[in-house]
Amino acid sequence: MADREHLRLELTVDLAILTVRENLLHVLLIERENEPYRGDLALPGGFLRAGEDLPDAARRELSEETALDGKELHLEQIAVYGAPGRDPRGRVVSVAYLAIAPDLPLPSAGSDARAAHWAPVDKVSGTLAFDHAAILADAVERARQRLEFTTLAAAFCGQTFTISELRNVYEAVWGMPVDPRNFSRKVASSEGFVLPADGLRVPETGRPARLYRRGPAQVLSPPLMRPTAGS
Amino acid sequence: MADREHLRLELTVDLAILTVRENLLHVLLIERENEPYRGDLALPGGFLRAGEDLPDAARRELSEETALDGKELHLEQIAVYGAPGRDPRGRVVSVAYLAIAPDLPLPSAGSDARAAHWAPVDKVSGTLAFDHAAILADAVERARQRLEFTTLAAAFCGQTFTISELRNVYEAVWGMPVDPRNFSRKVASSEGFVLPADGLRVPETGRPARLYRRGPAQVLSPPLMRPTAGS
DNA sequence: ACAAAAGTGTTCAATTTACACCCATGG
DNA sequence: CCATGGGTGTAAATTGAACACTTTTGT
Repeated sequence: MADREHLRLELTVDLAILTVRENLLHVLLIERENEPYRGDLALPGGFLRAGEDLPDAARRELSEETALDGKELHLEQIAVYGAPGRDPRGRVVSVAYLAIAPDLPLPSAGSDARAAHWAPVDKVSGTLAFDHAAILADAVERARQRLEFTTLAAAFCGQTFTISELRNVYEAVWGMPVDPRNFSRKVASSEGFVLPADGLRVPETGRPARLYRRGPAQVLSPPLMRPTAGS
Repeated sequence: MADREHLRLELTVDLAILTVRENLLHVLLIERENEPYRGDLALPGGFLRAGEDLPDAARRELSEETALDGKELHLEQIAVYGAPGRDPRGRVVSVAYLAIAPDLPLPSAGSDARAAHWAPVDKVSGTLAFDHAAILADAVERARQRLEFTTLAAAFCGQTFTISELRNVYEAVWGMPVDPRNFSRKVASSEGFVLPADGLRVPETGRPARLYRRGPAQVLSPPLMRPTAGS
């Protein structure tokens, strides 16, 4: 077994960084400045380095692209994409990660010079490089599911947030309206989902809302189910 | 960019092939005949070949190890494991797949000469090569979840099966008792989960049971929830 | 006073759970 | 006729959806 005949390949880590802006789910895209797909839009990502673990590579790419402290953000592996023809440069396998960010003041303040910007997820299918449209679709579906069964929605919000803001996350990610009154009670009765914080947030019009911060719970039981489309 | 400096690595596909035998969840393990971990138990798997897609590699390994027609079996990607030190031979990244098989007459009738056998999943932790114990744990958790929300349980059964056999799958995978009477009604009222088949199956003692076969449905709505351990 | 959004209460239907009870077979 | 497991019925408890109503602010 001195000379191994099996395949050697390269591995990239690609990120689907999602946020909610103006009541719509957005994804961070970059414009590619190198071939292949030069000038096209793509998910941010890069090659794995020697000695680097996969989550570390994802956090490194995240901080390069967004100047966010990766330790604070939710980061979760989605899947591996390794079809032989997916990258014209050769055999490149991609590990896709889902990241959830609050609405950022500056989307592209990273050290990387590439133009990065937020795009609504339902406006970009078909325009992405490589198989990134499929990766994005899988990431969005994963996020939708995570909102049902975990407290991930709070990761879309800032340090403190109102119940309405949290509900806006659900409505944006699920793409459907959610009853404000039932939602409030479900969240409040979900042990450890949110904790009361000091202060109020004054909306443009109407009664000020109480502020909350993330609670310790990771899983939601019972889950917050979206109406199943299945008949 | 003529000479790329980034990491080149090798990629394996490892399989967690699960079945239910004698009311217990089992996994197919092989005894390693080469270094590293020679003589230890491990999940079956192998290196990705040139021009081969990941699911194809998983199906190839599956047929090599079990002599099962991979087209019939449920096969699903779990995750990628790529920590730098996980394989002493060098940088090897593993894509893990979950496979579900009915209880097979011969566990190791494959073309590969390695000794393969079924082992109960809760008796093998700590005895597996590489990080396969962690992979197996993730696969089992995925299977438990799939039983709640999909019709995957039927993949553990043969062509035809009784409701009791299906319930045994749930009890074995979840590791908890399920009420036979409520279970029957839930399955029967779940559109497309099972379809009636001809004939009866006579148990050792008691009334013969009707036979069913898999229905066309993939998702279960409403889901069959296991009592959450949370709270 | 009015509009708008926050938050609480209440009702009705659907679902889940627990368990009683009958059916069909072998010994 | 009895033990054993298959299968059906039903009532209580829980949960979820819909919506009326009150509270708190800015204008």
